[in-house]
Amino acid sequence: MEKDLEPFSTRVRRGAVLERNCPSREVLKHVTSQWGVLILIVLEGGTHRFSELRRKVDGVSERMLAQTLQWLEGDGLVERIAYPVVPPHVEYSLTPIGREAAGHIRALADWIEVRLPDICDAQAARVAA
Amino acid sequence: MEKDLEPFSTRVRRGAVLERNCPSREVLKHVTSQWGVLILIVLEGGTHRFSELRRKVDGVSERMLAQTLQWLEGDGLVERIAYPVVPPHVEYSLTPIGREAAGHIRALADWIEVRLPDICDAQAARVAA
DNA sequence: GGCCTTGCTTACTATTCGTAAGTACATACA
DNA sequence: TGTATGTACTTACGAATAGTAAGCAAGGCC
Repeated sequence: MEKDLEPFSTRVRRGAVLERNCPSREVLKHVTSQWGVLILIVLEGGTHRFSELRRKVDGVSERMLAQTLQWLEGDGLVERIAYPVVPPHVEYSLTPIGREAAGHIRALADWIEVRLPDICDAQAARVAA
Repeated sequence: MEKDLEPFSTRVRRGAVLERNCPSREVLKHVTSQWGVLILIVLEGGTHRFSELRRKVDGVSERMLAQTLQWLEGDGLVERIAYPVVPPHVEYSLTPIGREAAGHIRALADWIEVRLPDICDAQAARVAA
């Protein structure tokens, strides 16, 4: 029985992220991408315009911001509303499932910030050794 | 006041992942990296040898497995024990903080697997529109 | 001697990413 | 009237990163 011939529903039901072709791998990639993480955290704080996100997510390029927002929109985690005005006005916000995802991501980010001293100690200890 | 001159401790205390030079960004990058996520999930299930990880984390190359394990070890999340035998025998396991990180990651992965049908529906709806 | 094993490392290539510039208007200001 | 500014992107191109495949060390087995 080859993996590729296995019915979609089976893979979904089993929910096997560890498997190469599992569709959850893609979603995981979008959500945990370098900028996806930060965008979700910011959007958890409310609706933002493109340029507001660009300013808040320090270091993101317009290219990657646009691309990552398209991924997240494609996965149904982010909603995009464009007002047909000039100059353009576009608002991004989280969908209900987007809010769930953002909750998990923020929990992880918060944890890292809390544990950062421990992690830095570990890094320093390794350098010393 | 320039960001780069701001004392390290201040940035740490504030724990600002959104800032470009915050050290938590690096850790976040390692933990949420494509293979970091899956490695943490597997290691949560217990100690594994290099080749066992390679088999369980479907699709990872030896190059990226080694590199990601080194990141996680450097951050103090993974412990590496090498037995001086031939052929080599190396065991990887989670440290206490590694176990905490893995818990958050697995919560996210589990959530994605549960929500995958909804996400796929959202994707399909967009394609139709 | 030749081959097998494990846990890497090292070249080389493919993919992705960051940087900078361009676009289409409208408004502000000189 | 002309120039500058702001928005939300897209596009080209060089740089960084990831994937592929091969190599390596050193002992055991036949």
